[in-house]
Amino acid sequence: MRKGKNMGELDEILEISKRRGFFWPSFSIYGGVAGLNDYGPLGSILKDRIYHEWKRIYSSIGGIEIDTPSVTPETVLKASGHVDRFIDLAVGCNTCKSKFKVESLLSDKGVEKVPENVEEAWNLIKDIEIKCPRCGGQLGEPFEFHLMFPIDSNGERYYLRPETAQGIFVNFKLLLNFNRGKLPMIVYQQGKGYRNEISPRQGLIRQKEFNMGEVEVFLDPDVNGTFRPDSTEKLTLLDREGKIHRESLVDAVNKGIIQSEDHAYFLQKTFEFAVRIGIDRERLRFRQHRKDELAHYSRDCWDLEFRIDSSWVEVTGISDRGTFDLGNHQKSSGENLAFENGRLARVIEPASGIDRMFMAVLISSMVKRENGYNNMKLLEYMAPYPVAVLPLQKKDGLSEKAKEIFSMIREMEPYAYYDESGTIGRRYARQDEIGTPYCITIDYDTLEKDVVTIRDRDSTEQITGVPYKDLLTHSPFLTNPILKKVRK
RNA sequence: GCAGGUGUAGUGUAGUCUGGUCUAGCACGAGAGCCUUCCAAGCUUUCAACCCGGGUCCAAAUCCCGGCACCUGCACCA
Repeated sequence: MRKGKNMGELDEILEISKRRGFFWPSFSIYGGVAGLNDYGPLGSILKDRIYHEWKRIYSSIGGIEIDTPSVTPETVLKASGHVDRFIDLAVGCNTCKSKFKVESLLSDKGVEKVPENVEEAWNLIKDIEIKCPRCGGQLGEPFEFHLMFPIDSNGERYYLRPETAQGIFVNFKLLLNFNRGKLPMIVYQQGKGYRNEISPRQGLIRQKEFNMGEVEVFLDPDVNGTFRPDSTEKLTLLDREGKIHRESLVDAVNKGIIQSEDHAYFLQKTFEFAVRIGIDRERLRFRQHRKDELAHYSRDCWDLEFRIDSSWVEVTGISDRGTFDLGNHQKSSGENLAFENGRLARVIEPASGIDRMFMAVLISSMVKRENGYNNMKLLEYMAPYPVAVLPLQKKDGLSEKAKEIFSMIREMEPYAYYDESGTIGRRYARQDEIGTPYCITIDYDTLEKDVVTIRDRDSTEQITGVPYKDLLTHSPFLTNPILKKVRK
């Protein structure tokens, strides 16, 4: 495969993904829609494996899962603050056509007021005589810019949820009951979120519809250190003042870089998750939000960021939402959402962008061999196809024997893959590019002695003479000690 | 959303300036077959594209207009 010159990591991943079936732009036969992408056959499997590992991590510390609708009534998102905060008033310059947020223009003039509607914004702009900050031209009439997708049905207004979190908050009472009234309570939800991005770009990085994995950790607000980090691995931490620290999470708490032990613990869990699915730890850092960039519901937030080429992309935000959401829903619904005696639980929220994690996994795994071919070094439990069965050649009954063995292997590993086309080298290369960790080759020894050859993806080394019946005694397939032997 | 650039098979590209020999070339890929006792080898053969819609013209991949998408920068990213 020839490559265009100066292809960035991102371009390269987009190219491989489309060609090999990880993901591609949606609706492309109609010209495509920016910010919407399809997962292909391999991507769908890999995405599932990412979710699977994520659930394992949070269920292993007692988390429980729920699944709530995307379509959300306006009252819920009004209470959560999204209806007011996710609609921006914007204004355009008549001369240079630049667009600005009214809110930021006002705050530049020292007016810390968020106008309620178009009229109020228009009057303020005229009163203060705000001009275009770029060219000094006359500003036009303000307009609303919706960052949520509205749905109107039978006179009722709904929105597609901008985060899955609200589905957890509104279920707090039922969940707490399920949890037999006890805190801490960890609830997680996977699902789609929707944001009307102004300029979606870069494949899966900024989309209008995206996969999220959100965890809401409910804590007693008066108890610190329900969860404590214990990792001594040094990580890169960029605090809100822009200062870079190289500290373990344990030390970061001791030195006050991270203000809460519970918060730090979920930074640790987040990092664990990222590394567990195969993201390169050297490309990760935590960055604390500045006060002025915090979301309306957040009082402190650390993002896990992943480096692509030379820029950093948020893959998970670990936010301290305090009692913001439960408080608002309690007020708005009239329901008592306290866990005891009128006290509201404090919430820590690790919210992962699964699509971005997915990209990070692919980018971390992609390596170029000396011969110029690609190798996708996915961890073996992450690879879409854990194993491929390949006859050395088609003739002399090798094909028939291989199919026979393949059907046995597929009994316990349904995602096993069979390929007999062309030459063996080409088939190895094909499997390398999609990250299949092991190939089982059926050769002439198989016909005579019922033994196969196992070939390891990363080293390309093989062990010969493995009785194939031994491969069939271990389920799940990848725990087979025979496979470990070839991988040192 | 703004400015600039770009849009040709599954992928990467040639051709576009200077309209006609382009029934659109090449490479990779994919399929069928041959060969081959282990790393995209070789041979035969097949598949598959001018982003969409208008216009100009005898004639449009090529020129013009509109739309859509992508890239880079700015803004946005709650």
